[in-house]
Amino acid sequence: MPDYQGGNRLLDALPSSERDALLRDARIEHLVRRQPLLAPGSLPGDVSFPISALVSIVVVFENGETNEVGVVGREGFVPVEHALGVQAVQRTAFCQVAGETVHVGVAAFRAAIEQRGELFGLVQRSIGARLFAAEQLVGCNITHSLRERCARWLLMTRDRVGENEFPLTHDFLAMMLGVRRASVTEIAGELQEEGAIKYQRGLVTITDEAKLAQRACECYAAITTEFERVLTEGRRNTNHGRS
Amino acid sequence: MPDYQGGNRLLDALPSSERDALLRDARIEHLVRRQPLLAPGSLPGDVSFPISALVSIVVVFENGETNEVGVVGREGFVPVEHALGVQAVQRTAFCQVAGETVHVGVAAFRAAIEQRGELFGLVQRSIGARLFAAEQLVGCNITHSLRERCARWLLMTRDRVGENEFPLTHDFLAMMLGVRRASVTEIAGELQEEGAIKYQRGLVTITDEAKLAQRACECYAAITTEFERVLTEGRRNTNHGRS
DNA sequence: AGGACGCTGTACGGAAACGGACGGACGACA
DNA sequence: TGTCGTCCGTCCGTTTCCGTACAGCGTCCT
Repeated sequence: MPDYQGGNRLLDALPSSERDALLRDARIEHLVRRQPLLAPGSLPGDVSFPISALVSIVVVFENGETNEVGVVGREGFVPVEHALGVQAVQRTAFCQVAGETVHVGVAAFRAAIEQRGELFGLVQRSIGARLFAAEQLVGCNITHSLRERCARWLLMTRDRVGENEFPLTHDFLAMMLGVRRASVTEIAGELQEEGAIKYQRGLVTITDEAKLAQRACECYAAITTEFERVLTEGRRNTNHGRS
Repeated sequence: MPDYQGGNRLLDALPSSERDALLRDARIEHLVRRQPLLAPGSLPGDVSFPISALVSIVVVFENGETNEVGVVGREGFVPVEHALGVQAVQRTAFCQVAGETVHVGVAAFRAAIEQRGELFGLVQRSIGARLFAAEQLVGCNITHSLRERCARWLLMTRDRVGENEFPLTHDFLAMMLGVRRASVTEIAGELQEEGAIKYQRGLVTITDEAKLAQRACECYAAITTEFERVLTEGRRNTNHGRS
């Protein structure tokens, strides 16, 4: 593939030979906001490595309520099911912030994993981080206030898209956090009042990251640290080849 | 190992030759209530496959609040980190209901995985189910009432220990669900009133499973189904060997 | 028997967030 | 320039669960 210039941290951590092999028949796609990626029962033919796009993984309950349960940006890939040999995806996922992703065919992805090189270890550890994050959020949603979770969400999103400004409506954020739109409006108003963020009709800007981080719960740091650890943990440690 | 008679569903799904190899130097251990298994930063030397024991995985927040974020019984193993090549465990885990587990050394476990037989596929898919469950609980904790979550928890625990009766105090259940002890007492009183369960000083009995299931949220069925699917998905589908 | 401890029941005020609704403001588009 | 749809601010009564406290009751120990 000629036009991949880096951007996905998982891909960028690969030795170039391995990356070239994996990306031979890959292509870059532009995802638009709200574009669906996964639906329950589906089995997509591609594995996506976001570059600038942001993907939300949500659970849709019987009564129609929808909660975000995971988020994947340039630090990961989607769906993990293809790396775990699970035969059907049971979640819903869609593009939350428009941008580019690298699409790799399932066959190529699996073949590359079978090489047991860097990719295998990275993918495995990245799944570990995904699990860690999900578990953290299980506790977070029970223990931390909406205000804390709201700040955490904004920071996590910022990190993944790599921009301090991104499109976001109160309505959407409310859905992600599983709360009322009006509650988000209140909190967002406070955060704006305090100078941490700025709102303008569907566009947020993080104006004071440190201030926002103060208001976020510890889960932000925990999840960030874990992803960092997992992505930078060198090849030395992945003893998955021959023992 | 002479004395493993079956009981862990993961181990029991293995071809006997593979199981024998994995369990050559394994031993059965009895875990007592509250016995710690994992602590943040630790790296246990064994992988445990519960038979009758039940293991809780919890997150401990800075303020000391503790929430259960995962649970492992005879359908799984702990810690998943050893299967994912993650170098340090970041969670706390302990025995919640006393019972037996099969302990396998890390080296033997990794070597067995390297064989790329059934174990590898089962472990991978089981991690998929763990992730699915965690994600489900992220949404559950936001969306569903305490009453629903309480019923769900009791059923999930019942399934994993394989008994309708097990030791449990309101206090402990409150910690697991991340709520007040008094709230649990209220809900438990209702459920008892309705004939779904029975309480006697630290011992619960599920007297009417169907009734309890009615009162549980959909997450119970979702998680149960997913584990079932993943454990019974035949070898035919795990194309992880040579492609 | 007497006490200590652990477990359960209950009560009260308060905080957080809900459900639902209404109105205003901004921007796009005809 | 007017209109319409989207997005944001606010309000009110209600529910759920919290924090805290206290009292009763079983079990075990001495």
